[in-house]
Amino acid sequence: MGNLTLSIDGTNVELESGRSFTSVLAGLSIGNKEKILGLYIDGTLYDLHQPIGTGGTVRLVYADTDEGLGILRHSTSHIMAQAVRHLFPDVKLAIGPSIKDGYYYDFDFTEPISSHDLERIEEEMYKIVEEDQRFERFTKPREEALQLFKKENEPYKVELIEDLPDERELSFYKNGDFVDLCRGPHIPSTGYAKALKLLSIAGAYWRGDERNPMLTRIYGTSFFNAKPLKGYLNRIEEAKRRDHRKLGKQLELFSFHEEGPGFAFWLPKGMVLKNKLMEFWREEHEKAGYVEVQTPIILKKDLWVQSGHWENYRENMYTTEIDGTPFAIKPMNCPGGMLIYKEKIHSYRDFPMRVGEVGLVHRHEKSGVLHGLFRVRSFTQDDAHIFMLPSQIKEEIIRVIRLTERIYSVFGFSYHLELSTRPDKSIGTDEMWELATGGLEEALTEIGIEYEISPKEGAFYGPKIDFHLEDCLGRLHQCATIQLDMSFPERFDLTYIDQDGSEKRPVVIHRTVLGSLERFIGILIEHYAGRFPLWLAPVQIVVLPITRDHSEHASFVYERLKSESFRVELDDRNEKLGYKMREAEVAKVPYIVVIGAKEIEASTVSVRKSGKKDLGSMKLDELVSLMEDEITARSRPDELK
RNA sequence: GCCCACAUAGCUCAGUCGGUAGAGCACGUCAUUGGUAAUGACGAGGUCACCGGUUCAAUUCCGGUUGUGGGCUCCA
Repeated sequence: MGNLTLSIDGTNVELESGRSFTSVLAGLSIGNKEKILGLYIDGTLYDLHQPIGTGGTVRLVYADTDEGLGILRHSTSHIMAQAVRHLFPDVKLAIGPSIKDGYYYDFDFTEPISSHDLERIEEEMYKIVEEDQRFERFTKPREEALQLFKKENEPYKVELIEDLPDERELSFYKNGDFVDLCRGPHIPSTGYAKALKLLSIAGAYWRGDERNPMLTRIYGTSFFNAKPLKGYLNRIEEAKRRDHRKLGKQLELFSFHEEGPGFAFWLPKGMVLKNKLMEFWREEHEKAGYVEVQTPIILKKDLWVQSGHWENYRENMYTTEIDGTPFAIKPMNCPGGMLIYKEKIHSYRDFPMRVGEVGLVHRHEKSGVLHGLFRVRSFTQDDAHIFMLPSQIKEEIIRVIRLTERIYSVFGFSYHLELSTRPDKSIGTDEMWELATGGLEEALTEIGIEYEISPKEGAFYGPKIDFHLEDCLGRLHQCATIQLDMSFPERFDLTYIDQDGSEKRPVVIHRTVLGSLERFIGILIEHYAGRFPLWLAPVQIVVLPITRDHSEHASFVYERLKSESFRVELDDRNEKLGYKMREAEVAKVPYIVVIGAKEIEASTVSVRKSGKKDLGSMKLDELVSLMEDEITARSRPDELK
């Protein structure tokens, strides 16, 4: 048995082949040894108890890193499965990976369980943690492993092994009385999982395919100690507090009704948000050289057959009939836009033609996926189609990216980009797809912006670049999308007359910036926690007289503010100041003005900025110009002093 | 669509191990004229989501429907 050489931080350490890293750890002069969970040797991950067979350069994995947390959570999923097995001996095991903020494990229970069972599973888990069981790794030949799981009646494990490549070594991990097929690595022992919490229970199809059996998935999270767990649970609470469905009701922005599942009703205050947002959108698009059109919501089925929607998007479309002829309700604006283009002959000189359409589209979503404003069946898309020469592709895509960046910057979002490639269900030739995908890539490279690739996620008619917005809680939402389309021009026989007098095909970009107005507003509500910037706030200012004696003057102030086009309310109800003040604060009105004897005497108003910032007294004119500046600049609350 | 859970006053929620229900806020009336996050009293308001079944009796138990919530390919 020969010696191996491990290079750790430039120092060489000798290790006998087949021994684990633990055997040399004691002799090493490095700090934080108790936080080491595993190690990479030339890129291969080992846990501490695993026999090591090759030497190389070592990178240690510590507990207080994302990688370390991932290992912990994966191990915690084993602990959960073990606890579940103790309580429900007949359960069959599927898979249990670590995910972004925790882990899950999928089970096939003989009897359904409910969220009430989570508590006792968690108790059982803590027992296992207290026993501080060692995670031990071993391997088995394929046949033996298959026999084992067949004997133990674990059909999902059998299927997993059968799908693994023949040459793959099958590793197992054992802790206490629990053994699971597992690639590893794991924490050295169960005692490392000091802080854990089961979060929810849900159904999940085996391997995510709805044709497969529905399993029961239990979600949980874990940390190395209690403090970050508490922080994580607080973050969940904060997210609940900001939930747009809750705030939307509380602030009277929109509502949903049983009579229209997935269809939002916009209330007067929500309409202000919608309209102000569109006002801003139109300003920016006009500056960027767009014109605007509007096409009908219902169009003949034949059109959707021609566009390919009937074949590729049928299951998401609502249909109807007019005078015996089948019609469909538009799920997208493009076919209508194509008809407008075809209405006259175009010259290459017309290009690029940037044609916007703020269109109401309807898409059938499965009942189970509806979610507030984020996932609806009817939404307003801030669409546009850009008709152009193939040579203008790169330039136009760059312009769209720049426009999107400009609009997003006003809201203070951060975001990342994704390039989605050809899906399985699609129209067009391979050549078109390559050309189109290449065009998008080229634009991204030229602009020097980072992006990820998401394979097979493109639209059926072309590849796309998506903007994923990150809200202040770090959650991602897809909004803007830029899709390059070389199929519709073909299908709709779009042409232009080129310089040499010949007829040619234009290229089309489909793009949105906000994506869905509904979803975007949902994100805004959560991003601002309902405390909107002044330019968007449904009510910008409320005037509070202290007593009835001050009502007349308050009414004068109110009229003046109204004449300056502010969205202002006068609250001269017969209530105490504190009461009305509280109500204005709860309604998150940005400015609160108090009128009493002192203010009437000095011809001033007493101004309070929502969020307890008392600005003191000032002349009404001062307040007007202060607010005007804030609105014109479209300042965000976090930009103000 | 599928799995699990939930549905009680305008809102947020109690409650009934089967005998037709309660609080706070909001709303109305009255009193109070109060200086920066809730003045007090009184009052009105509910076929306990809908449709069936079991029962002397169902808001409660059972089944169905509708809606809502958490999820449904991040490779053992």
